[in-house]
Amino acid sequence: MQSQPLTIHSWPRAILHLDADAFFASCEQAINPKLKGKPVITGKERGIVAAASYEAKARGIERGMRLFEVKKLCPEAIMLPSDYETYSLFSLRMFEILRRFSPIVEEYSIDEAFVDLTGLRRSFHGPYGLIAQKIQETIETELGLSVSAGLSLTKVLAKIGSKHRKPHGLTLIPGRDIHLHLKSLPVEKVWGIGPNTAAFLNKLGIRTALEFARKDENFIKKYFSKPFRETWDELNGRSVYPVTTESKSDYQSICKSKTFTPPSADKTFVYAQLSKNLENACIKARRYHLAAKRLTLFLRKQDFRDEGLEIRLSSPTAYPSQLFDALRRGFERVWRPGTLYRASGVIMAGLVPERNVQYTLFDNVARIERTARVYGAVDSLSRKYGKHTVMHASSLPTKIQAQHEGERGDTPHRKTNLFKGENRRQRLGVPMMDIEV
DNA sequence: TCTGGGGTCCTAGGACCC
DNA sequence: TCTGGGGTCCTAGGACCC
Repeated sequence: MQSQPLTIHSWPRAILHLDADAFFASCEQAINPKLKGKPVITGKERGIVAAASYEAKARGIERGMRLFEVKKLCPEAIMLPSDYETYSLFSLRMFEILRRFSPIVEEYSIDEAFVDLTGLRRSFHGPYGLIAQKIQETIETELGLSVSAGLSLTKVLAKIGSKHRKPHGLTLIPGRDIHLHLKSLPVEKVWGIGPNTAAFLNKLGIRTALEFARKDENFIKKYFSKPFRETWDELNGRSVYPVTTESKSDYQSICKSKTFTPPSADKTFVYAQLSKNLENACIKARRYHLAAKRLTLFLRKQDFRDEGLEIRLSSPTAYPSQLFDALRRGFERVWRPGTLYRASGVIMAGLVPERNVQYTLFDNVARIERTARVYGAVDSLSRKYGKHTVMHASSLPTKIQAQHEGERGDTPHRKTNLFKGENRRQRLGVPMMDIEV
């Protein structure tokens, strides 16, 4: 690609995508200057590389790699457990910086954001490319993090731009250059096109993003559903995905699951894990003032197949004490003695706002209100002294196990991480069970 | 790419109601 | 007693994202 001019005319929209480089590892280097310039990796607690600094990548270390391979490849590598609390703080500060430049900032993930710069050239006395540069510089000087950026007419194109050159790249894709960037880009590299659709496109003889973009509307309508028609529009520079500023306040479902190493056939232990997943899911639901109408539990076997059960609740709730009985009964149905399980999990779905929860004639209102008060107290203790200060007795065996392993083991990890690997979650026909709670 | 722990949206089909 | 056609809600399942 030839060098890019920073001045570009005719931008119907100017959308910037920012992607922090080796985010977790860079945060570690930013808070501990001794780590700068050294091969740093995070993910120690799971035994695989979650993020690798560029110094580590230069030694051939890749995401997903096993720790023993890392040791072979690069014995001096510094391996750290992931510290999500810290990364979340860096993330927050990065978003704050972005909002100094434009009010329209989308917090897309812990280390990515979209910013709508449309119309801001005048107030910054400079072209969009310069605003983007200024943003990169500010993040670097204030946070010590390097970010890569892409600027274009749509979100899909901006994403292609930010991936184009890393680390610390800035790629502008003005309308007249779109074809140059799509020409040699395999379709599966486009945001929104996964392995399945890529295979289908290949079968139709389409291999590059440009070949896809150049197909006419009739062809697209004939073969593709809405999400892919939108991707097609975006690739052609027609913006259909707005940069959305609302922060997450609502959920369709809440899922908590955890892999245990090594896999286990110990019924008490596996149930304790499940029980704790349920507590975590309920804590999150209560934080957002939501109650679930359905609860799914699943056990993942060593072959990565899940077996589970969906429970329809007679009234929505986010209180473990109202769910343990159902969980136990469901667990008894799913559990197979002698089977080694590698993970368990829980999904709360059919979420409704807490105040919409209707009591029926038969509910014991006094008891429900007492439950609410107890959990209100539990939640405030947790906020003060850390999660799981108070936990249900059925979840205790997880603590005991963690002590055995002589590690913190138990740290509940939040939200996002940054893996791009395939994940195939086979949900093998989950049977349904109705339970009165 | 043998494997985290989270999420989202879309579509089709059936139930139910007028 | 015979008959449209529509609308809405819900669910299952697929595909995708970081």
